[in-house]
Amino acid sequence: MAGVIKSVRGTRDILPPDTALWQFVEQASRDIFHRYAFQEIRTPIFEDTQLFARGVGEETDIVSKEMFTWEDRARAQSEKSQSLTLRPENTAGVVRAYIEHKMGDTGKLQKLYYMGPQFRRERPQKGRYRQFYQIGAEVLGPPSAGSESPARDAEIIAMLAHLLREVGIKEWTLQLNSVGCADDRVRYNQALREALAGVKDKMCVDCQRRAETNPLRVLDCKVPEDQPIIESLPKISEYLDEPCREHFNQVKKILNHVGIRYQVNERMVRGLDYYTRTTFEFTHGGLGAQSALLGGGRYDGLSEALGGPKAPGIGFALGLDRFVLALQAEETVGVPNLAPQVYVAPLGPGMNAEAAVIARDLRKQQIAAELGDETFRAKKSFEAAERSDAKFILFVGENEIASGQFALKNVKTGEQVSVKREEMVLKLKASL
RNA sequence: GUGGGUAUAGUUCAGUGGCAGAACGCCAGACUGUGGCUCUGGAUGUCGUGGGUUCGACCCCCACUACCCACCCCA
Repeated sequence: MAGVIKSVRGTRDILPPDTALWQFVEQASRDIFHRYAFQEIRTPIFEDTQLFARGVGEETDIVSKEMFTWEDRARAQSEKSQSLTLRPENTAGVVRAYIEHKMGDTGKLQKLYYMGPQFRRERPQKGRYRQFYQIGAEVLGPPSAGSESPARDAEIIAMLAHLLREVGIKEWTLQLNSVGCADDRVRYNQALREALAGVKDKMCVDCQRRAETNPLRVLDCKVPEDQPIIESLPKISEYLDEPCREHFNQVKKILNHVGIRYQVNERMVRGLDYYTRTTFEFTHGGLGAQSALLGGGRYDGLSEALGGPKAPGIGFALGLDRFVLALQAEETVGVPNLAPQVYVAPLGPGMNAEAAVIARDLRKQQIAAELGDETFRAKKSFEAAERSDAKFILFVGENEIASGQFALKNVKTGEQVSVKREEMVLKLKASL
């Protein structure tokens, strides 16, 4: 007998009753998305490695060191093997599908949502897994369809605030920024480098490194001593060109108008290369270091980077693992009760068959029924009923079958009524 | 990838270089078709895995793995 096989690093099983919470979030998300006219898209879990290299960015941590990539063997001598990768995020896949199916040629705005597992080879910790789950949505399309409009940015952010309210998460803050277009960022990076050259010696070792490798990351530093220096650095807002500045102003104006509170955080830098203009992040306390509950932004050049037509867009991804953690921290959520409504308890030899008929009829009438076993004695049936969280217990014994009168007992209160076979469903529905 | 911590029953956790423990939970009986209380009895287990030190290791040492926390990064 070999050893027990265990789940691998960074993966985990989601068990009941937690799965009920997951379904609750998934269902609430679908409901909201449909109200905002989004429809579901499902893309493959693995893709050509090049999709992520070009889409997410060769230099990002995700692509450079966190992807699960393998070489798929060639089918024939003449064929080359292909490098495949488990998707580390879903936006690139959605944009690829958009291009591949010429969805832009419909002339309409595409509003797509997805939910599913993503994979990054990171060191696991609270709220961070190697297989993790994201729910996300994307709005994209040809500029003629209005895809570039700040109205889209504001709409998607408003939708998220709506979703958070709907599921009962209250303790969030919205951070908003604009990282401008590609040219703006080049100029800003240059300015940062120059500004840091004089002061980086006074900063923490991490920042000294970042000043060389990725100056934007310096803005993210949390070391208290570095804060005055960071405050004195040039701001991204000073490097936005006029169209980007105006676009950002419009987004803020609409958000103000619909009453969504946000903090402009010029130090919020996001790690995917495709982001342009609006970026945002919803954070939640109680998530430890992984406070980012969901994040997103605009990606006006992504389609072209993947060889597609001009198709500006904006989207977000929500970390479902973290979202559920946040939900549990809020304590006030109304998770739907998935327990059976009635426990059907056969009593005595031959009663399994009778109970099966009754359970079948209840289930046909939309009543969730759990079924016991005729070898259980009455006491054990009660205990099983209580364990199943069923609200009622219904005994099926010889007496009941003979008389057509069934004892229906409220498990919690002990209150018991006698119901006729044909009144059972009505009675149950009335009291559930 | 880096640093710190943890790993003992189903769960939460004690524990000692010399027989493996508690609480809760679980099973059975007292109690043949009406539970929750009580009483009595029972089973909990490769002490994370693999090496080493030792007469003897759950305990000390080493390695590995997993989880937790933080860095990093991101959702």
